[in-house]
Amino acid sequence: MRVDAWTLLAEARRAFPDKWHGLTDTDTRYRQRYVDLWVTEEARATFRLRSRLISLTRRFLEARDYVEVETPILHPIPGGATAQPFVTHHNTLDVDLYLRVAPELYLKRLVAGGMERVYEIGRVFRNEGLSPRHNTEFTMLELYEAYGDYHVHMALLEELVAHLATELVGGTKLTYQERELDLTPPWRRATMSDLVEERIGVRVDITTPIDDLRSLCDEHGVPWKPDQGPGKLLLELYEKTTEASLWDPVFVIDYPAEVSPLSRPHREVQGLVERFEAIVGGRELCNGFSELTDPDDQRSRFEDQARLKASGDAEAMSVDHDYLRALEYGLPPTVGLGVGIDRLVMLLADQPNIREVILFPTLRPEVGLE
RNA sequence: GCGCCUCUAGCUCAACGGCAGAGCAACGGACUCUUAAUCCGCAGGUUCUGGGUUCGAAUCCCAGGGGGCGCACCA
Repeated sequence: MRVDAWTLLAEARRAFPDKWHGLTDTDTRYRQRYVDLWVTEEARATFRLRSRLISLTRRFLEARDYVEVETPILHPIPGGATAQPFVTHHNTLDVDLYLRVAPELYLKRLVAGGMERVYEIGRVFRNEGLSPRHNTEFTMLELYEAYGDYHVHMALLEELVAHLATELVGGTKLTYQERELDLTPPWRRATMSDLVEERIGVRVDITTPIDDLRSLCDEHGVPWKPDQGPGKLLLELYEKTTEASLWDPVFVIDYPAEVSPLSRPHREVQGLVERFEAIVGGRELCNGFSELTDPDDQRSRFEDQARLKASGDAEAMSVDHDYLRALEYGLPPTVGLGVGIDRLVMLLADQPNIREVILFPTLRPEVGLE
């Protein structure tokens, strides 16, 4: 080798980690991603996969005539999900604003305005606990389609996930955390009641007397409160006894209306709504439903939520009068779906922790760094 | 918020009540052989912090801090 000339492009004033062992301290990896990306090939691969996944998702939806939109992140009224929002303040307007917990209500305003297929991929913020599956801010894909019902979006979602798996990991049969997982459509559809029955061996549904539900909760160590109705108890039973035991993809369908303030009533069963969640690898991947389009029904559901909020439920929604006004102009039958992009990336990148798929995850601020 | 585990050189780790060490990286030199590993040399520490026990603490105890996992909350 013969050097004719050389120029110093950048100076490394700090020593890099061990070339062979790399970084094992996850705290350092997450705080100093600029070092992690240098030394951890797996991290580079994960974030490349994430980028491709989002790109493929856009192309998939655009091929189906979905239009990408951007809606406000600062909301005057938090809504669209039952979750605690962050509060901030606008100085000039002198009003409190909330970081969005979901884009849902704005996207449905757009459908009411004649945009029949819309989607948004964006950050939402929830002021709640952190875990290997929860980050304070995370990326949600939400999409809405006029003239469809929840069956339409179940089919779309399983097709999207199968497409992404094929493109990104070479097929729909994969291994997640050393366990086989088959994403090949069609996925099973099963009602919440049926799944709980399979698990605990007792038939429960929305008509089960509340005392029976309460004693079942006691029997399975599920805490309950006197003000919780049968729908809430059914959901609690499902979540505590059944959800984590589901592994291969399943659409859990037909949720209690009581816990679904934005969903359309079930076409056949009183007290239920046409809602579904996809559980994959024991984890919720998406949440969707035929949308509630009746402004009177929506108003009374909002009022129920507002009562919960007044009695101390920090996650309950408020009445959004402008949204009700939009419904009064007429929202066609519509289906909507929200997908946790981070969790989808975890699944396809075979990562067990959400922090592995977010470049700069939320951490306690570092002290003593000056 | 509660419980369990964890924190030693830039990084990966040892020392587990008796003088804080190694490998890699860095730095100086030799070598001109790329796909972790050449050789010689040199340097590197508030053992997370503060107390306590002890003749003696990285090691045992208490409190605090950071992180991980579980529970709770949630997606």
